[in-house]
Amino acid sequence: MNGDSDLSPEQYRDLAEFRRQIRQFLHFSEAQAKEHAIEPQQHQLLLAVQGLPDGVKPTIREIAARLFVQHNSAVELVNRLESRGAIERTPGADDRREVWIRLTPEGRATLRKLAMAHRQELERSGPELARTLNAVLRNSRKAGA
Amino acid sequence: MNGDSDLSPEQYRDLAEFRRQIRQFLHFSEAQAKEHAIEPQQHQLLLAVQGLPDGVKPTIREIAARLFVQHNSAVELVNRLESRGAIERTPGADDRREVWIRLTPEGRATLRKLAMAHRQELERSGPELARTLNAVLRNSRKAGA
DNA sequence: ACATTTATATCGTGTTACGATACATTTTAT
DNA sequence: ATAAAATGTATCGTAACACGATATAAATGT
Repeated sequence: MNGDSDLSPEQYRDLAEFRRQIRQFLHFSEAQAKEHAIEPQQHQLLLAVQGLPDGVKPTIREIAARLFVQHNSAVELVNRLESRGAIERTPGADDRREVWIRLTPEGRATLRKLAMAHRQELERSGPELARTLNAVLRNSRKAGA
Repeated sequence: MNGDSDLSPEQYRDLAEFRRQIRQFLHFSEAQAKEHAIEPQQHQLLLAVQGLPDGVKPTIREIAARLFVQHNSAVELVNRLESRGAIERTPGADDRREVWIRLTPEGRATLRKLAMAHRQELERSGPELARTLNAVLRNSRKAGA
């Protein structure tokens, strides 16, 4: 755990392999999204809204925080999703500055197909990803070597 | 495992949480890269080269495959990294069409700092990511509900 | 009532990945 | 040995995307 020590070649390989597997998953995800005629980020937004924990309001700002993007980027995504018919905007009931996002039946159908494909892909690639992550963490602890 | 069945709300939440954690990690990674005055994708390329398995040639094409980008995108990344002084191009010894990529001492120093920061972040967030991934896989198997 | 804060929206800009294309080197077919 | 095909890298123009700056609207505090 010495801040000056370098990592071993094995540690670089583990990190690189971890990132490669993440990229592979994201690459799969982007390809799937495009096959279903939707942009990857738009898919992310649909999933983020549908998978919101109970009691969390589906506002633009909330979604932006969960996507780790600026709020104006989330607005743009919502614009494109709305014109596609995948979501609907509703003014907030309590606070009329807010805009609540809801998936339309079409949006839900698209997301359902994508979610099932992703679940299947994770069944395939998930265990290996978990192993690689464990390798990174394992080597982490015996660092300074 | 019925292909027509929808996912349960819990499964959507697990998937959404998994993606959120991946985005969080990538967000951290991008912020770190920029703090070290390098673009995120350039960092990825450095790690991919340094973490190459033994016996794999560090050519443009190989790197492009590992980054899941087109070869011309890799060429552009290499251009920018070269002008930054982080890598060097060397014509292939056997096949002079190839270009081999090597990290300069500056490139290695930058990567070293980033790799250590990432290792530390994964120590913090990795276990939770592993748990969430397991939740997705667990729920995967008892699907059709 | 008025200033401040909060939430969403719009506009202009820079970066990046991509497709199409070009060029050089190696391999294959004749 | 030479032409044709294949392979590896490079360049150029284009489109998508996120961001900063700015604007508008509603709520809150004094």
